[in-house]
Amino acid sequence: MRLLAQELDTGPASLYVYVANTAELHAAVLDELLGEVDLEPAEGEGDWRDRLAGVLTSYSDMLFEHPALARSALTARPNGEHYLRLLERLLALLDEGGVPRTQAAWGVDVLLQFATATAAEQSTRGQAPEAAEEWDALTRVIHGVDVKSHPHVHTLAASLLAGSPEDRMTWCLQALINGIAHTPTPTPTAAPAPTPDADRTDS
Amino acid sequence: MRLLAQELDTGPASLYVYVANTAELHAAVLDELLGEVDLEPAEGEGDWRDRLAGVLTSYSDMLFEHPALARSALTARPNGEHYLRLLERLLALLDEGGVPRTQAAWGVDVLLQFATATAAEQSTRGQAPEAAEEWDALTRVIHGVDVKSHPHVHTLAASLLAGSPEDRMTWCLQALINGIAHTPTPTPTAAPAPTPDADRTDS
DNA sequence: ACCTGAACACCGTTCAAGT
DNA sequence: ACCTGAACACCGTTCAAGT
Repeated sequence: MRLLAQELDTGPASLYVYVANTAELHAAVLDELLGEVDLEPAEGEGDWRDRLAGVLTSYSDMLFEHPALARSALTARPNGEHYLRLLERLLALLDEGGVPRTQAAWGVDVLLQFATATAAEQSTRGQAPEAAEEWDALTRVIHGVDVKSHPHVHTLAASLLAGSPEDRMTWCLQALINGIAHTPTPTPTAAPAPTPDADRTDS
Repeated sequence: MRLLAQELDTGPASLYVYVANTAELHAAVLDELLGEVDLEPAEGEGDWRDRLAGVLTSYSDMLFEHPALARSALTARPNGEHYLRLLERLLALLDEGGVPRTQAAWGVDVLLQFATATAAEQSTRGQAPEAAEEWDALTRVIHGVDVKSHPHVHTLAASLLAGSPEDRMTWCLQALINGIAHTPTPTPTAAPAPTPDADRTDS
């Protein structure tokens, strides 16, 4: 607030004529930046999954460049014009993939939450200089874990720490999309355990 | 810091003898609270998926009661004793379900990230009094969206807003687990597109 | 009616000075 | 050597007073 006011050559109080608080300001700026998200990413010829992943990557790249905003995007859900455009595009891609409607509706939330959380996580780490040191500490702890008490952690030590952020991001998005596409939402009526994939429209 | 110092009847400066900064303090408190997570949730007779979901729900419930901590847990990854215990338990459950090792190793991160992000999101909303008002605004926007420009959002309006936080949480966890179990990690060697499910040990 | 200087009530962190 | 009072450099938000 104070920084923005300074940029605008005025006192911070003046901003409160236009926004109620910091959360509202963040939401407005976020929606503005949402306009920069690439809804038709380069690999236009790819699978609908790849294009979906591309849109979400573009979204998270945008947040990555604005760490403070990424953090507040997790709590302050926007509802502006550009947000709706993004939502529409994500739903259209899921529909193109034949993902059942109710699963797509709940799925977009997880997809956006994942992209947002990842951006918040990594961009904050990128900011702090002690990030590398912290990662070193985790590496040592994981590799030095006792075999008897933590057999799985010990065995998987290398895998747990493996992969570039990009590779992990790509895999996570695929896993997320697959999970959304293959997990039926509960039926509104209190019916007993529904047949898996009962309401899928496509496979 | 100041609040804690007050609780301890001293000045904030004294805390810096024991911790380097707020992030380190949060990490220490978080690991302590991780000790409260129920690793053998009630439904001990359920599917491995249900037990996995149970552990993660217990984790997110704990964070839900400590909103400030939930927010910092997203960035400050702990590496203490209780964190390792939790990691070990999650890996054991995934192994029990026959999830391939490399997928399990990357999967635990997403699972914990999802639970953390959800807790941070909802507990912050629970704190702020304007949360309900904000949700009302989103509801109006979604229901009032133009059919021509946003056909999918319009059609799915009800579904987008449907479901209790608990139902959504449960479904999301299932989707996540399914996705992790069915999405092969990239092979380290630069091989061409691997056969789907190539390295699954179970189905 | 619209805007804002100055103040209020907070933060985390540092460091010189004490014991 | 260990601890801490006081200060530094910030925040977001409010409101009485100005134009």
